[in-house]
Amino acid sequence: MKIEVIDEAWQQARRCESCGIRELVLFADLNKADFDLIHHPITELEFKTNEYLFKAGDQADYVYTLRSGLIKLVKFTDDGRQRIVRLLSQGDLVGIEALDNQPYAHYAEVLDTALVCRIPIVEIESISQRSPRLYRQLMARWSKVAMDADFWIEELSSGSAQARVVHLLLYLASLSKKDEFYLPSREDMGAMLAITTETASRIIARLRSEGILRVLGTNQALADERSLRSLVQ
Amino acid sequence: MKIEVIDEAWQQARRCESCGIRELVLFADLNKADFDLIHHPITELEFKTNEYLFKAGDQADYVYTLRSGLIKLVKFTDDGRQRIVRLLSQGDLVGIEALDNQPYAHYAEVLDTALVCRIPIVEIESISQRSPRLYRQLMARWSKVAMDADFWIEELSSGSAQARVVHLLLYLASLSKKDEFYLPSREDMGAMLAITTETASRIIARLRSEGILRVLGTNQALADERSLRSLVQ
DNA sequence: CGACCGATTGAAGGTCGTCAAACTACGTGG
DNA sequence: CCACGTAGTTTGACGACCTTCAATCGGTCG
Repeated sequence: MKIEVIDEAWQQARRCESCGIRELVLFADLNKADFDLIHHPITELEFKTNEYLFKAGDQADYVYTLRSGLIKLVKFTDDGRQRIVRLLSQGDLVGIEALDNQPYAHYAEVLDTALVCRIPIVEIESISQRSPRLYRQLMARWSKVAMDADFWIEELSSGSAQARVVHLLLYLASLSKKDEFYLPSREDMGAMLAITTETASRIIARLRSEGILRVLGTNQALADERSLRSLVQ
Repeated sequence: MKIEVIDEAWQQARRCESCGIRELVLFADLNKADFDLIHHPITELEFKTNEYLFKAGDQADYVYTLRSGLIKLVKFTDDGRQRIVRLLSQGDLVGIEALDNQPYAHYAEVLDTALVCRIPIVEIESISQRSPRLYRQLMARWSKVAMDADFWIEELSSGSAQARVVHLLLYLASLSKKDEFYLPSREDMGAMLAITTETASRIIARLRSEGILRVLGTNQALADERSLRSLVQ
């Protein structure tokens, strides 16, 4: 039994070590001894567009490392309207509030096919007490949440509708490794920027007519970032 | 020398133990053994209105537990405008990003006389590795930052100008232990809600004329919370 | 082909920002 | 003690921007 457990840990370590984005994930710099502390399985999962990982209020037993894809965190208001309060991309932790034994605070819906590693909370608690490496990783993740929130408030919730849209496009472009980037539905853009669907649509249409933005397939676009920047500076 | 250090730890423990808001602060449930790990002094400081604790970019060697008072976290935009991205009140950590070895991310200015305990970062790092109690406290603080940010986005950066002002007033009232609460300058209200000073002023004036809000002395007010709530439903 | 969903466009009206002026509170100095 | 200056608040007028409501367009799926 003991041997089996250690063996599992070893398997886990092997898998995590060979992780393609090792340097980005929560377990980035754990060593063999750290992995030995893992007793529950870490599962790799794929969620497709429009699927969700959890909804607000759900009991939070797992935190998810996002290996690839794009996820929106949504708050619903009493009157049914929705507000997107954050976007998560490669390397982010989905459901990080689970670390505080809180139920999930958002509806986490996939915008672009998400590959995640599902990590049981109990593992984090035990390992972080023994590994300064995981402790530092946790601080870094939380710190990024705070910085992302600041950005959301400062750049995406202030200024004119056009400035918000432009900041959002620049942000989405920065998340992408390719030239083209994810272009949200106009409704989602509205929910991110606290503007209406129509206003978002009008601004996108204008940017297209000015040749600054090119809409490709479904939810993909190309932009002249230099021109975009000149619009908000 | 060794004895002196231990003695200092003991002194520190004594002081923290007798802290009037012990249950609220970062070191809430540390025990004697935990305090023995503290080698650098924790200093109690008072900052008066308009003074600041640090500015964005400063090297962050300390985190501050806010014992009483009110602090605004400000981001300055390129064109000199400012956006207030959070308010901190009793029990909050000021400069929490220091835990991630980041320079301070905001200009932290006092709105209402602030009593703080200044804690060297090095202490947190060493203690959190040995004390699950501090670890849990840290998770709770970070988690609150995320929840506060969500609130800021959902309630204070969405909807009509009046709805934002009302949400702000209800929030400020909830922070106060008395009936009267802190009423920010119209300029600060604007910077919190992404509206202009004039719009903030007009809405406050209207609420006063409707008898829902009474302005007392400097930056103090009373409100009929029931009426306020009915305005935003 | 028809139904449906999202995006786009138009027209009208309201909210909010801008610019400017008047007012108030408060502290300083005569 | 009062006059005055300053900084913040209030108020007004006007215009721009954004929302609202509605209609149309375009693509996709049954």
